[in-house]
Amino acid sequence: MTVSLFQKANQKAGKRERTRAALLDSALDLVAQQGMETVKISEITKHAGLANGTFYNYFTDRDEIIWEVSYGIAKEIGRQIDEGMVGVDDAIERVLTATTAFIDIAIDQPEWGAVVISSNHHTTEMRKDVTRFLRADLQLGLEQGHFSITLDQYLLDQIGSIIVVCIRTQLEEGADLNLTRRACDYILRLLGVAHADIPELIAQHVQPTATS
Amino acid sequence: MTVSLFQKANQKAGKRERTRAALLDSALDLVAQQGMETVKISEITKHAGLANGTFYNYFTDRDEIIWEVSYGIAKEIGRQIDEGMVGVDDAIERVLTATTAFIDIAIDQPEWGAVVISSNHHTTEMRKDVTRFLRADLQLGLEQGHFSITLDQYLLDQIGSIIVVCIRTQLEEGADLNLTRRACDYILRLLGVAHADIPELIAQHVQPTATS
Amino acid sequence: MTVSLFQKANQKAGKRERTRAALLDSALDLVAQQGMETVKISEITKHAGLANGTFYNYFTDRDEIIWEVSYGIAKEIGRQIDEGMVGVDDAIERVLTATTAFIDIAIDQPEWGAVVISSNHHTTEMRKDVTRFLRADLQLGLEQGHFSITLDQYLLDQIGSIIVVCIRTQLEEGADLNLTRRACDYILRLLGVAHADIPELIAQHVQPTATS
Amino acid sequence: MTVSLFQKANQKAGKRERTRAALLDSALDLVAQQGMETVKISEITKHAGLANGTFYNYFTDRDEIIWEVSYGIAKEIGRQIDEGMVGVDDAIERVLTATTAFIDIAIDQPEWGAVVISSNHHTTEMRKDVTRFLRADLQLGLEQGHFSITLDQYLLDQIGSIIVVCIRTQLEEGADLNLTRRACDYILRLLGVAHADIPELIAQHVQPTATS
DNA sequence: AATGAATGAGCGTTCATTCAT
DNA sequence: GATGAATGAACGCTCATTCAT
Repeated sequence: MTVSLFQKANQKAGKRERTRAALLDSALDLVAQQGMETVKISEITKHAGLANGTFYNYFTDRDEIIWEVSYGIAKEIGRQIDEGMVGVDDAIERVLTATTAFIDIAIDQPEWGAVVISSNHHTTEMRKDVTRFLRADLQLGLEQGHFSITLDQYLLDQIGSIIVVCIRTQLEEGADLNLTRRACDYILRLLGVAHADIPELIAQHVQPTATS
Repeated sequence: MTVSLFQKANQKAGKRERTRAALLDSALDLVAQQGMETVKISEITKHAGLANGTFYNYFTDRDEIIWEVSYGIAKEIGRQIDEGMVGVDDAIERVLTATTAFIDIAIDQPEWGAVVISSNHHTTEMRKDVTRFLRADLQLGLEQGHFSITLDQYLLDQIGSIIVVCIRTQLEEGADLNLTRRACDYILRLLGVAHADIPELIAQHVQPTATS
Repeated sequence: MTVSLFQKANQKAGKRERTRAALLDSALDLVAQQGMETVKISEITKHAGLANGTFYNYFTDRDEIIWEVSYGIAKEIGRQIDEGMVGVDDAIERVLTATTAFIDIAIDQPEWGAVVISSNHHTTEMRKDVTRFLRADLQLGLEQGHFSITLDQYLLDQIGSIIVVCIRTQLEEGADLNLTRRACDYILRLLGVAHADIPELIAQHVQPTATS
Repeated sequence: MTVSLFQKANQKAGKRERTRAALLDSALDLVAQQGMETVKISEITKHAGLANGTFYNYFTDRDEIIWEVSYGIAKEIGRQIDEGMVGVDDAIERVLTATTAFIDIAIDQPEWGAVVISSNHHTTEMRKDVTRFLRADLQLGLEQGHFSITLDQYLLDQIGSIIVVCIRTQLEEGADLNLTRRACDYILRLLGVAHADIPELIAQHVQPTATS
């Protein structure tokens, strides 16, 4: 299940860009299998079918490529979520749709899920990326009068954390739509949505996806 | 601000126990500074003022001492929380008191907080330790009719995660009772307590502690 | 099957001698299990029920105790062989009896056999010990006109080597009187005894021993 | 007197093969000096003029290189013996020629001799290699009616052991054709060749070699 | 004499990094 | 640009040895 996140984005690029993308994709694969901490540079090059020294033509050290991998994934996930949200105007529906999409993507492509989890623990910057897709929708929800919250990074981190726990549990124990629904439930509770309304909202907007 | 969790507990013990405690305290210190992953055995011994080989008179490998550090902290935190809960019968009050105590302890002793955070990400076992103090109280709350929840490890992980985010934020940005209050708010929301009741419950039970 | 070669020899000795003997017996045991190369000083003391540092009150280093163990065994085997040869006058009978006794002892007490084999490979001195019991008998046989040989250390080494191969094979594949008989056969052939006489000589003098 | 068994065989090979050969030759040298047990990886690389880590680009551990050294020598000796035996049909002549050649080679190149001796003590596998060149000839001798023996590994080990003692003695005390002749004598005696015939057979077939 | 905690030199092993080809 | 052999610092771990008690 090798994913070519970076290659895909550069199919027509020059040789330099293609080699670079190959290294990034290789790193992505390996991070997915073993987490961010243990990936070795020699593994990255070998898995990319390149020689050891080639790495240093493109990156200065391990951290640099790992960071680019994380960032690339965050950007791509954001892109995919946006794709599925055109024309959705209600804040609650947007939050549920985005959350569900995010979880589904992470579980469908465990490589990405693992990176999202790792990143969430380690860098504030990445944490902001992960929650970025929510901020505007929460703002909208406030304006629409749906939520009773203080909107700041702390709240976003709390919600992001609920999502991450949901992903981690499903990566460990297998995909389970019910856990996704409960995560959505918790998020709406956190946002101050009336309990009575929540079940129907979830039933309506958190559907099984058509992923492979 | 070096804390001597293990030394304290063994002040009058023999030489063997004192050296062992010195190693554990040293490891605790270092885990607090850099997280659980990167601590090296040679660092632990050096920071304890001992020779490299001494480590192996007491532990078989890195994992063993790290595990003992985590476990020692979990036990001590549990003890301190229990201390402050005698005579509290209402489940909501118990949850708020325990949560507040937990957060306060972790922030007062940043070494412990750091270990709690590290552990939470890495081992299911530790995660259960961190949330153990909640389980019985949630069960009590269900019986008292306060909560509308499914009580399982997933819920405990989600609540634990809220607490951890609260601790992490305060460790990064400085202690802030308001963030603790908001975490309590989020937890009560998650548990299904009526929104209207929450502010008063928190005002009543989440007080500034008399910690140094 | 712990043997107390050294303790036995010093049963009534003072405390100092008893501790020393305990160390030697412990070393003997361990050499038997793992060969001469890999025995550790800490193992010797632990197995003797003594503290680490005690070793250095009696021996200066590993080599010293190992050498004493080898030498003690050689002496004891010589003693046992002599015991069984009183009153045997014919050189051929003496050679067969001694050879058989040697092999039996080594196989009955595998600790000793292992040491004999190890020693044979490593020190010329020990090799002379192992073959000492033969020299006088070969000289006797020459005088009695039984053998056609050049009697020197080279010959003794060759005969010793036949015995060692016999012991090694039986230690590896289990005791087998037939292999002992064949070793005796080879030795008589080497010594120039007429082929026709050998089977009867062996049948007569190489009997199953009454060992446990 | 450093011999380049492995380098010789690869003089025109690429850099990788040359470094590999350098390590093997270095190991061979050191095994010759100190036996198989005590050679350290750091010694091998240092003696080869290479960095410590280079070893692991070619071998996984000490055993692997030691095994290759032994095997390389066994193969080469086998090759050299075969070279000198074309057209020899009589089993006794073949045995004498091969034995003499084997001993000569081991003594001419003391590194090899030392390895042969070490190997003989330690691995059954190597012992079979050392005696392999004999097995077919003994079978032939049985068919030709020259020998009165039971042909099995035990016999081969005994004969191999005679050869090893001969080599060891000459390595310790200097080359001496007479010792080789006596070893051949012992072997023929062991095989049941009539004593009366032996001196002439040896005089005829065990000649000084034309080695450097 | 006996203890056993502490030591630290020494070895195996890994892996990021360099550089001649 | 790509290669991959070579490097060597860094770390884990062992164990003979010392020494205060």
